[in-house]
Amino acid sequence: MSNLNIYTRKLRESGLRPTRQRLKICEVLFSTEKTFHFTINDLTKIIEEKLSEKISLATVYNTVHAFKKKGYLKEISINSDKSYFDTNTTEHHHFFDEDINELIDCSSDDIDFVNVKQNNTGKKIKSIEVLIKIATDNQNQS
Amino acid sequence: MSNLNIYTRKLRESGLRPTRQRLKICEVLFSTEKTFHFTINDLTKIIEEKLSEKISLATVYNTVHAFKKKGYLKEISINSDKSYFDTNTTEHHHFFDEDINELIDCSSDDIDFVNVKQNNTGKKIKSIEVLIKIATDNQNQS
DNA sequence: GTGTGTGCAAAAGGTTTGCAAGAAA
DNA sequence: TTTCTTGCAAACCTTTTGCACACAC
Repeated sequence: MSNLNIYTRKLRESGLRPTRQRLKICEVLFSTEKTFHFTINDLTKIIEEKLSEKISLATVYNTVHAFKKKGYLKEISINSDKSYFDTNTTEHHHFFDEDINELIDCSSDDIDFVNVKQNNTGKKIKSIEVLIKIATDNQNQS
Repeated sequence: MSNLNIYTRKLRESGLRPTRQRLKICEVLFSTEKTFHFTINDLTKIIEEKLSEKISLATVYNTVHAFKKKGYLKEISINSDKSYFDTNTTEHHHFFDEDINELIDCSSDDIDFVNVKQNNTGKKIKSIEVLIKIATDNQNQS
């Protein structure tokens, strides 16, 4: 993993010390081209399994929130018991498969641009998120 | 509150026994024209304050979920520690004010219809939800 | 009477916090 | 050596569950 240098530099640039734990988490999250959706729990398990190394829950929470604050991760709104994060921080939307509790990215072929015609709230729009919940037909509505 | 008869009938029609607690909750939720957004916690507090009566948390959870299953309430996806419910069960979207953690309905004047152009998931679309997060300009992004 | 609903307290998740020990600068 | 980070356990909050009692029918 010669990406280590890149992660080290990026972390330093962001004012985050490149600790062993943070570099491991970077490897898991950013060493693939693929978009990656996860919960904190998922991430902790993947670290344990793939890297056969345990990072404390508190540290994983810390790091994920630090990365989110720096804009390297996006948190996704799903009505659920847990928080989902996304390594794809560009403006895009999601399908959520209720059968298996899994997120799928929408491409621009899937959904038209969402146009906010007016905003009378007097506040600034921070984000626009579309969530399309799907399930097999015989399933009860969530 | 002569709505009591209406609620009693509606509950019975839905196969729910019109208990004292359920009727109280109906009063709080449905005796106003206004759309009503709430968390379970909000609702419990409102019942205590307005009706000076305590309904056990478990019962409030039970009832809200029963009402949701019957289609009298809608659950809204907000990235948060708690679940939000909406007495407006028609297809509509929301602004979420991050400054005060409050939901505001979008009208059809605010946002264009969201068009899903294709759905390759092979599953049925259960719902489409748009959440527009807003905040005062100097606020940090969530 | 029978079956459903309620309420309490305990349990169960997910997430956060306090603090002492450890690592980076 | 100073500051930031980690890790553990405890705390916290929301939500769910088990069970005895009460209520609706």
